[in-house]
Formats: sequence, C-alpha cells, structure tokens
Amino acid sequence: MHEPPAATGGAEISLTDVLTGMYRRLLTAYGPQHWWPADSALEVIVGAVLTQNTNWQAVEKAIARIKDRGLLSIPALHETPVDELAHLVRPTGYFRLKARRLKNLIEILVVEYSGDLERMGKLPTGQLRDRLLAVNGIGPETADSILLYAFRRPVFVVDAYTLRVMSRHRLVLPKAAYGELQSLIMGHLPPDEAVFNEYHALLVHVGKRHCRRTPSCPGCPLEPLLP
DNA sequence: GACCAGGCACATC
DNA sequence: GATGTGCATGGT
Repeated sequence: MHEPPAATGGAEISLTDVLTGMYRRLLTAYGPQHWWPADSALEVIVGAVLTQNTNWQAVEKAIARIKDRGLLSIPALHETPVDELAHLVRPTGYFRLKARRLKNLIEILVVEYSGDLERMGKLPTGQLRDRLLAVNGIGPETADSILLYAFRRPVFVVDAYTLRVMSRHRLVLPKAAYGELQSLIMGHLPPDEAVFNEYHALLVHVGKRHCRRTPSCPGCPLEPLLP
C-alpha cells in the first residue's frame, strides 16, 4: 500500500491528503457532532438496529418508548415478549423484523456473555465483528456502528451517505461495495477511534444536505474538492 | 401521493 | 457474484 509519489510540481495529492482535507473542511464547517446520541452502550446497540434504513427521529421515539417502560436493559429486553417489543419499536418501520433482530442480539449477549457487554467487549475487534455479523439481522454497517460507537473500536462505518459523498467526489464508483469503500478509507487514515467517530457523523451531516444527484452543490463545504 | 430515511436476508439467475 | 424483492412507519 503505497502513496503516490509527490509530483515535482506539487500538483498531485495523496488519498490520505484528500481524506484528511475533507475531514478538516467538514469539521470546520459543522463542528463536532457529538455522536452517538445515546446514554449507554446498550442504547447505541438498540439504536443501531432500529436505524436500519430509517430516519433517526423515528428511532428516538422508539427508544423513548422503551425507556418509558423501563425496558432499556439487557435483562428487561430479554424478558420482553417479541410482540411487545415490536409494538414499542413500531415507529421505526419494519417493526416485526427489528424486534426479532433485537431479540437475536440480546439472546446471544445473555447466553454467551452472561448479559454483560463488558465481557463481550473483551474480544479483539476482529472476533467481535465476526460474532456480531453472525447474528441474523446484523450486517456490516450495524456491526461496525456497534464496534465504533458502543465498543469504541477504530472501525470506519460506511453507510449510504458515506457512499454518496465519496462517489460524488470520485473516490469510488457509486456502486462500490461496503468493504471496498471501508478498506479504501481505513487503508489511508490512521486507526483513530475519535476521528472515525467524528468523520462518519460529519459525512452523515453533509450527506443529508449535499452530495445528491444535482449538477451543482451550492454552499457545500466540500466543493470544490478535487482539481 | 410520491419519495425518502444512518440495511439486511433471502431467492433467483 | 450480481441483481431483485420483502420488510413498514412517518415526515416532507
């Protein structure tokens, strides 16, 4: 994995420089995003499942409903019937599916780690990721969100906004696979959990406002990015 | 009334 | 390996 040699005229820019420059521009324009908006690691995990293909406002409602009933704990979620959980997370859509997915995750937490997130957190990052991915309903983005925002591992989370922003700026093709974009980014940035945390949040923020399929992007802090 | 939102699993070719 | 489809509510 080599950086392109610096051009004699100083015109060439490495991917590391591009990614670092994007990060700096976004942070300057928008400031720290304070992600993940949650009070506990368990809340991050629940939110990560509920936000699948769903806007965050709906997730907040659902989490509030769970909290209001005092069910935001591993034992309580484990005891809650799946139908009752489905009712609570209804605002997020796919509610039967998501209730089942939450139960799948809670089940392995209880059975394999005594319902103790800290015990699960003793696994090295690679093994932790594999274990999460083996749960039905936990895909790469959900697993990586949990790794980064609940377990604070230096893993870059790729999502629809990441792809939108990066492909618009020609760093990858619009149809790039998850792992392709993730390894591109992680291969060119040092593994810094705090930076990955902030960077992903900033990409979501800018992606909601810009980088859509429009010819120009007035007001975007990333424009112009590349020559 | 479309269209979108911080995906994923599964079937089919 | 690539592509298509079901899952579903709520806001704009």
